[in-house]
Amino acid sequence: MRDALKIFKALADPNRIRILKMLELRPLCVCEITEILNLANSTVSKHLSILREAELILDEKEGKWVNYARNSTAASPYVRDILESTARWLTEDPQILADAQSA
Amino acid sequence: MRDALKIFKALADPNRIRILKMLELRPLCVCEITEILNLANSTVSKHLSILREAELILDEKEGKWVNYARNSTAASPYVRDILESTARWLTEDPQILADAQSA
DNA sequence: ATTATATTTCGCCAAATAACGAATCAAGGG
DNA sequence: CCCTTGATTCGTTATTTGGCGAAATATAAT
Repeated sequence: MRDALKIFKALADPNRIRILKMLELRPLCVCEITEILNLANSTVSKHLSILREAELILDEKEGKWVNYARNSTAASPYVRDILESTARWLTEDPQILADAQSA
Repeated sequence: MRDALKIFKALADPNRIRILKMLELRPLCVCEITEILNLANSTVSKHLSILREAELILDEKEGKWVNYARNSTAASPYVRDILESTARWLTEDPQILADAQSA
């Protein structure tokens, strides 16, 4: 239950949905995501940690940057289900499309 | 985005997940769900309205009772995806199993 | 009509959450 | 070594959310 709940809580915020959808295009560093969302970097960092705690995304350090990517091959079937589903979702959403343009 | 967000927010609460899982067994009235969750009826009514607003469940009036059921044939593909996924989830969860026993 | 049962709505309070800026930590570049 | 850039952590604040009980609504039974 804890795991499932964490996943749903992680996605119960529009900015975190936007982040997850952005990462369908390619991995992004915190500063790129911050630029697109137009939020304080501390806020974005928090959002990313929530998505990471839910195992929806992975972080990889690369020099000065931290790149975040979808955790497509997650051990958790819950995560895999959700990533598969959400990849089909919001394909026509204006905000999501605009974010993809910016990224 | 609004629809997707509503669905995730609806499931970002353990009691609402329990309700959705209970309804996999059969439709239940508010008083049965209240009994199982052991919460104030006003609280349960609120939870049900949130799930209903997300179109995850349907309500049908039957005499004095209101029966709630999973909206398996929802128009929204988001809802159908989530109901399909969550039906596979939490099959071994002690709380969910206990709820099914009580129902 | 009155009572009883089922449900919803309303107002209130406590806890959780999203946002920010400031401070801190990490890694490179001069 | 210092400075810059990227990221995280911390403290604070405003808003949202989940819970309750009381009141209102609806339907059935007496």
